[in-house]
Amino acid sequence: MAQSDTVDRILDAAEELFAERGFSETSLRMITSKAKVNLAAVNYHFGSKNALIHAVFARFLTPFSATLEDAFDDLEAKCDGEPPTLNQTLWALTESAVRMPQRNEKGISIFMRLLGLAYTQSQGHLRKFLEQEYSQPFSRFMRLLKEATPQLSAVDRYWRIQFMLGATAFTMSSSDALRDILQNKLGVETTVQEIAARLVPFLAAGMQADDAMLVPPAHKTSVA
Amino acid sequence: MAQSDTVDRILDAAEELFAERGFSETSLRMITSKAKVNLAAVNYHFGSKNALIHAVFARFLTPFSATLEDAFDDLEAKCDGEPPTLNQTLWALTESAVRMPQRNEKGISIFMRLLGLAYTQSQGHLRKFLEQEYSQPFSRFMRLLKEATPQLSAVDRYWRIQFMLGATAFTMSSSDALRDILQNKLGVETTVQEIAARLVPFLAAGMQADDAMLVPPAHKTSVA
DNA sequence: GTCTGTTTGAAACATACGTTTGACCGGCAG
DNA sequence: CTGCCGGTCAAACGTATGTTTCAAACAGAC
Repeated sequence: MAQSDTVDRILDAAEELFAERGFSETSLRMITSKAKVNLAAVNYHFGSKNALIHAVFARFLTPFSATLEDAFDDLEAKCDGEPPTLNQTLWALTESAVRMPQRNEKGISIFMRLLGLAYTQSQGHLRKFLEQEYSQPFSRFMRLLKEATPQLSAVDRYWRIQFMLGATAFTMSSSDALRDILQNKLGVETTVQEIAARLVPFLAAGMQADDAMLVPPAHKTSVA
Repeated sequence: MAQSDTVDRILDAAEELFAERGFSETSLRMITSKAKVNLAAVNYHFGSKNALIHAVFARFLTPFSATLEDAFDDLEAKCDGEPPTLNQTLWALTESAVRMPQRNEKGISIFMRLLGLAYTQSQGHLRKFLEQEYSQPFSRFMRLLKEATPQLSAVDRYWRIQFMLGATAFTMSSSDALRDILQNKLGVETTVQEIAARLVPFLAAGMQADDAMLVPPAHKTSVA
């Protein structure tokens, strides 16, 4: 047992269960019994369930945000003054995510699902935690997006970023289920990397959709 | 009190609270106290909390799926043999949603958020309920999408539909919060209809992204 | 008015939750 | 050996949940 792998066992079990079931739907007793540790260990090592949730995110997000900053550094250095393109920016992000050292084969998709849940489940404490801990790489990404789409108005860009976020979080958050369905229906195997490779062009195309298309059709009973 | 508006008061309160806080995070006591009815009324009229959740969805979804079928009928009649375009299909969907008779001004966005939650929160019973109750309009929509994008392979189309679903569910599920942020940061008011008007072109563009873009960049440490 | 079936009301039910407690163990400094 | 201290453990704490109970209130038919 070395010094105490209890902490890591709790984090592993919590990460997996949170991703499967959500935060409120996962009890400490589920976590501790899956981790094969005593119930009190969570409160002893982390203080509270909320603090455990934060720790699960921090374990992934802290090294990831460092990796991401490096990727952005490389990208901006390579572009040498010119703002990186939208495709380059999106790829820098997904490459950073995919290249993260992973504890097991489902590492990335588990964490994508957690991020999706963090946005969806109205856990106020989590949003606050994420915003104040990782605001720097986030706003840097936003700045790159802005420079890559100068033709968009601020409002258009704002909404399209939300659309991108939604497509990504939602897809990745249920990527396991979606992969299974595809496997059963069409007999096709898919990796997270391949999903990302399909997602990025979709996002880029949507982000750069022609403004002329923004006009809704004639407002009759149905489409024009 | 007529015959019994208790049922409706419960449904109204439940709908709003579920949308605000999620299903597990909303207790029957919150619902009944907001609805100003007795706690036991929920179990008396609906049988269980899960059945109440189903009833909330059915109250909106049943008339909506009828409206949607009509819209698809109109669309296919108008196109007269030719398959409707992607834009037409997406607009038929959003128009149907927007035109639904609403109990209050936030009707649509509340319900969009509920649909998003239904997909996100792993409430097995809800997914099962929705799938078996509303499979018909869903598969019809899928067929229209297929006919509108014949150039896509089945696998490409499958994933891009997931991306669309994600962008829509995610955006709508947090549309209140997103509207508030936009209001504060840029001082812009937005309606659900306007969000839809921005979303549809984004989805259509992403759906029809050039296949050539599907190739990832050179697999070096960063982007090519 | 009386009866009958339906709806409400206050209270209790059993269960599950997050958290706290205090005893216990094992290694290590004195 | 003694004393300590970080860590583990079983058990209990108080609270909140979904559900059930049963008496009271109500409506409409006769």
